[in-house]
Amino acid sequence: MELLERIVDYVMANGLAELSLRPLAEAVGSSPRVLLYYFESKEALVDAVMLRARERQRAIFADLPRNPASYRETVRAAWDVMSASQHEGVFRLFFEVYGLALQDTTRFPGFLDRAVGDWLDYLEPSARANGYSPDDARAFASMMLAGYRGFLLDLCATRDRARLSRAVDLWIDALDALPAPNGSGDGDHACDEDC
Amino acid sequence: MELLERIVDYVMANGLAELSLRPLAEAVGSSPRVLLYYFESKEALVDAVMLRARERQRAIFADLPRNPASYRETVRAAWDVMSASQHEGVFRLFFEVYGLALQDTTRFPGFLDRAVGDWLDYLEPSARANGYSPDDARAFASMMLAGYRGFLLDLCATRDRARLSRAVDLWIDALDALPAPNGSGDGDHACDEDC
DNA sequence: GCATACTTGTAACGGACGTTTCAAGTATGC
DNA sequence: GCATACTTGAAACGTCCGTTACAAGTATGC
Repeated sequence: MELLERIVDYVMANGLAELSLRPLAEAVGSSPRVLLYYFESKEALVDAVMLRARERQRAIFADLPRNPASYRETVRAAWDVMSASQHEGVFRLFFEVYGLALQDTTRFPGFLDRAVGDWLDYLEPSARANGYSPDDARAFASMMLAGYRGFLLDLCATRDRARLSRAVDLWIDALDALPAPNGSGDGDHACDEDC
Repeated sequence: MELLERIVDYVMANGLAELSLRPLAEAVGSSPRVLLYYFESKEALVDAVMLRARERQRAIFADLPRNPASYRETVRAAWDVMSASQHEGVFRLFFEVYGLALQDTTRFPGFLDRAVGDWLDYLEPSARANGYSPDDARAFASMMLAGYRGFLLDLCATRDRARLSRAVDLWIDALDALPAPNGSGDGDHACDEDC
């Protein structure tokens, strides 16, 4: 339904916190009556928007190279994709909902668990493959996630790509300098592929 | 005014997004009429709450050791203070407002600039003192800020202190392994004091 | 063409919101 | 005691909200 796409665009431009049916309907060329006819209720509409926004977020990461040559290039490529200006709306909405979910735990059930857990599950196998024990791999994935989130949070607020690009480079240097787990690596960087 | 303290407590427990005068008044043992009498308007009341919350946030960091022995201990001490459970409400409110400010740029004027700029200004001198050029120091400070913010964001969502404590340790290891700028250091860690 | 189902516009509902009106209460200074 | 200023309670104002009732419009199958 292309109507939903227009709604998602509007929500990304105007936020969820003060979303209201009448202005939304006018913006997407519809009416409150029709929106409720198709989505049953505002809450169900918001659910549909969140689902669609999540798909958009996943599509961003689908463009990432699968088995890059080096760790260095992986993180750099990930940041270049995430920080692209056309994706800003996705992350801005993500952080807005994150903040709302922190205070109202019943409004977006499971959102926070997924927001962290899904990405840890995504990052953890790479750490495992590079010699980290299960617990250490979880911790390593948590550190990676914290970095990405922190940089994105800053980017959404300041849009200062130049400064953050250098900061990410510094971060990569630090990760690169991290000794391999179990003393099994060459100490040059933490992993060679797929992380 | 102790009334304001009770209001801040209530806002930290219930969030800002759906704050409404009647439930707030009842919770703090007052009335909407009185709240508006003292604060002029809801908007001014929220401003007062934010100002007070900012003071509470600053008070948290005032407890940090001033000139710690090592970088390692500095970051660790900072995390131990920030992650203390009694401070959770401050950061939860911070991230909620951060998210709201991302979507509604007129509602909390200057908040985002301060949320990033103030902390960069706080972190940057340490990086300068350790040999970073002005631009590199800004980037280094940005990386530090991103890490802290990312870890706090995760902590607010999951409260998983054990996992995050290990993640912070890994992060510190990475920072420690970072070669000193300009090749002027010993390569063991990035700085020795006050950063 | 007609019956049927799907879709929409208009207008209103009840409720919550921030704010205001007005009057009563309460302290303070003389 | 009285005038004055500060503080509060009760109730209502106008507005916006999500939602619904109802009727009119429009497509589809026969």
